[in-house]
Amino acid sequence: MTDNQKPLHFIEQLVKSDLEAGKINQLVTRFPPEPNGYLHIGHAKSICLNFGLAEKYQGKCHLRFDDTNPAKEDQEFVESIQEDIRWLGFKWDGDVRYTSNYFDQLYNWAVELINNGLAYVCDLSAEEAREYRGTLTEPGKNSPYRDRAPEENLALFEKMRDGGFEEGQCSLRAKIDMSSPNINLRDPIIYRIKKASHHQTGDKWCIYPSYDFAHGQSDAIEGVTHSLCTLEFEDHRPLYDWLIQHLSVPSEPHQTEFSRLNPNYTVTSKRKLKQLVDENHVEGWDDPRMPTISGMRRRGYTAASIRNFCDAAGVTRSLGITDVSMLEHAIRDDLDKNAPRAMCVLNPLKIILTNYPEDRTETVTAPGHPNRDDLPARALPFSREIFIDKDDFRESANKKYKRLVLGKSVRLRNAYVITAEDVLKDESGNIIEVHCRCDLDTLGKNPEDGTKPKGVIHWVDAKENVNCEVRLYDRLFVDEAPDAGGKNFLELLNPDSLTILENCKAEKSLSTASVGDHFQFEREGYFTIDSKYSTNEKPVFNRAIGLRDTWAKIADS
RNA sequence: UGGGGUGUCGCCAAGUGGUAAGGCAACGGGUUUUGAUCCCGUCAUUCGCAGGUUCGAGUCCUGCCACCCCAGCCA
Repeated sequence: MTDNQKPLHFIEQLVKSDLEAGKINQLVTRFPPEPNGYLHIGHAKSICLNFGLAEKYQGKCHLRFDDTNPAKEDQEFVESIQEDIRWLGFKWDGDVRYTSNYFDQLYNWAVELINNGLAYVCDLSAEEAREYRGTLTEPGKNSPYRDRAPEENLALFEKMRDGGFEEGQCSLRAKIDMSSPNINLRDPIIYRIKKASHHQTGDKWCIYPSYDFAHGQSDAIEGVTHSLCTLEFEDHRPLYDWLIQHLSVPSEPHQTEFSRLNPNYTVTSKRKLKQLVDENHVEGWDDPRMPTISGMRRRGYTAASIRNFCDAAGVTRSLGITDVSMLEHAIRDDLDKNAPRAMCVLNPLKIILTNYPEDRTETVTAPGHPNRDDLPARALPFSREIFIDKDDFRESANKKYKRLVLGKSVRLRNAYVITAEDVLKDESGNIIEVHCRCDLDTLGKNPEDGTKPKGVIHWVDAKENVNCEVRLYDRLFVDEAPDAGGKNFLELLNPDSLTILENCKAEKSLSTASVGDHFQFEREGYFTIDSKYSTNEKPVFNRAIGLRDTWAKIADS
């Protein structure tokens, strides 16, 4: 099925019909993160949705930092978020925007509500307000301050703005309905006092609008036509609409909700992600095991694979868990097509080719990619001593094992067929060296005697290679739903999520690899240079994902 | 137990009254100097359950059931 045959998801259908019906002239969406953490895979879905729709329908997508709570936010995050969006391959329309750009207008709208008798300053404490709000099954009761006159409210609100009250002493509330079955409509707090310095506005304000009071109106200011958010905001939509209706806003945006992306074996709650970082269960927000955009980037996932994954996961309103195998497929799919091939021996075992001249090093060439001529071929030094992987040799094995076995032959990838003749062991019986005969007439062709080896293994020259470190990653959690209620996610951490191999041998051509390069190490998986630990002296490669491994299934069974 | 949502293959997901797309996973087989890729094939008489309407229901109606979200001066 090609792209244009793919069925449109419900939001795209809505956009298309709004456009066709002339309800809107141009699509305007926005991605509105609060700068209180790093972006993760869940955000990627929203980014792909908002920016992707705008691209496809010649619309615009704004980046707006929803910065209404200075206590939780930081400039560090406003920067990382921009970097991640750019890396994912999207470009926002115009300048970066901030809800805080609209604080003056928002303030004026609060005054408008007060003047129209639709908002009041409430002196109830947070605890009292909670009591007055009622419960899920019982209606709330009116605040004793609910009937203050507009003039009094105005004066009080000005005093709030001017710093005349302490934090928590009072708040501004919309006057809606304390008995509404929707708790969001029980006189929601729309402005609160926070004597914190703001990363954008400094100390200009000591009162800040709540999410509910800021979001819809900011959308209206920006001419956002489709305000897309996740399902948990569904109950806020009546409030969103109420504010749009009762305020003199320049446009009427509409909110549409879709379900969050929940991959299994991972947590995406910002609180838990932060805890993993703060308590050093991982090395930081960009730890390659983290589901953050920066973590996935560092691990070696590509932007295209993340976009393709989001696309494949779809946009619906149904709840569910998306299998990470879908993400893994997207990564393998992209990297298989685009990553240059290379050889790297993870667990080196020395092979001596007894009949190969000691002083000779020849160069064999290997294609950059099995089916892409545009990727340059590689020159591989080859000499009497080489390394193969320990897993690729056995003294004896059954017929299913298609690698090097004592007395048997195997093809060295891109080079000769060799036959194992002798094994050298140390005192404790560990194999330290294998002596082989090299069939010098098998470069690029099969043996004369018609005995075509059934196995092919990778190798690296023992003299000329790149000594490197390789980091293998496994899922961070052993439980499929570590995020689920009632579980302590920290007890479900996978103790084997990181394996460091310090003495790996990569082919010489990899000495020039740099951050951002992706490779397929043949028969092993997809690797990238680690942006934090790699040095020119000793490169560090992260394994993004292994190759599909049907042998592992056979071997395990 | 108030309100708002969601239930189609192990997972994601089309389906908009005319007789269950597709992807992932899985399982067979073929090609292969990567046990990869690629190719080919198998994989829902049934759509949470029970009734009803209809010539015909995953789609309409009724009643149940399960799960998710909401009682921050967080977003």
